[in-house]
Amino acid sequence: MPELPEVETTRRGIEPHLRGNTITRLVVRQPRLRWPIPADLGAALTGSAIERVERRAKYLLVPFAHGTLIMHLGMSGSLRLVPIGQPAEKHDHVDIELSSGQLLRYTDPRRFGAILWQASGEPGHPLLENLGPEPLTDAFDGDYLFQRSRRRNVPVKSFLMDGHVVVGVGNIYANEALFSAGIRPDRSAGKISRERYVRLVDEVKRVLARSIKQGGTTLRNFVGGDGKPGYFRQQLLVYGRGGEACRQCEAILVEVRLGQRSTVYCRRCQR
DNA sequence: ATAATCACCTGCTCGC
DNA sequence: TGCGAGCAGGTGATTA
Repeated sequence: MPELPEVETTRRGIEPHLRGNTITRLVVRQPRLRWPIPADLGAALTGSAIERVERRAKYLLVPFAHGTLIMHLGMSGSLRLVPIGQPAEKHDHVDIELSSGQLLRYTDPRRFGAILWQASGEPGHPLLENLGPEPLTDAFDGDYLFQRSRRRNVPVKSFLMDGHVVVGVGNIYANEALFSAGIRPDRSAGKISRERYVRLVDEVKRVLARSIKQGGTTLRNFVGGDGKPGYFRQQLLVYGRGGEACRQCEAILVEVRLGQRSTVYCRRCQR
């Protein structure tokens, strides 16, 4: 589920319900996520007051004076607020109980996500070091992408999805942005002109911003529990549309695999 | 350093 | 209706 718009939507959704709250208890039913949840996480969190929720790449960060809670939703994770006492279901692995009487519930069927702790004073967390710029900042521009791509021989789609280059561009939005920029996903990253990278950056920013505005592609409601789907899915131009007609020229969209990821594009509109 | 592949897990859809 | 195959929005680790 979560690409950057979903994570940002989650951040905005949960932050008002967390801010000003003290963590009263941590309940871990399943500590085995992508990495084990630290055994002493409860001790670190209990009694701490939450001031804000931040995001870096697709990580959600809750900073405290003595350390930072790091959460990642992986492929299938979600966070939502429910009343304390609400029975947990099959994949509800972690509850963070709050002084408000609600709890933040982490659900993740595939368990590709992570919940970690970074103590203050330690060197930066390895997961957060060496990440590329945020896609919606000025640091991410056509010049930057052009420079980074020189002598790179990977398909431009793989290049765009590399978190060391730029964070937060997952499979859906990489497909969409390349279509809107008119660039074939399998073109070698090092052979694309500066002008075309300027266009690509513009389209990446545009598609991400639009999706955030609409609450992501498939995200379910994190506050209530009555899953509201995101509204962006119906506006996707290529993702999930292999074999269907291009919305721009009517040609049949082709679907291929690129770096193990499903890739859809239009042979006529993308060069 | 770069590129390609593997791995982690569960659930769902598809074809037989 | 059952069953195996293949696939899914991520990304670090491992291999050449």
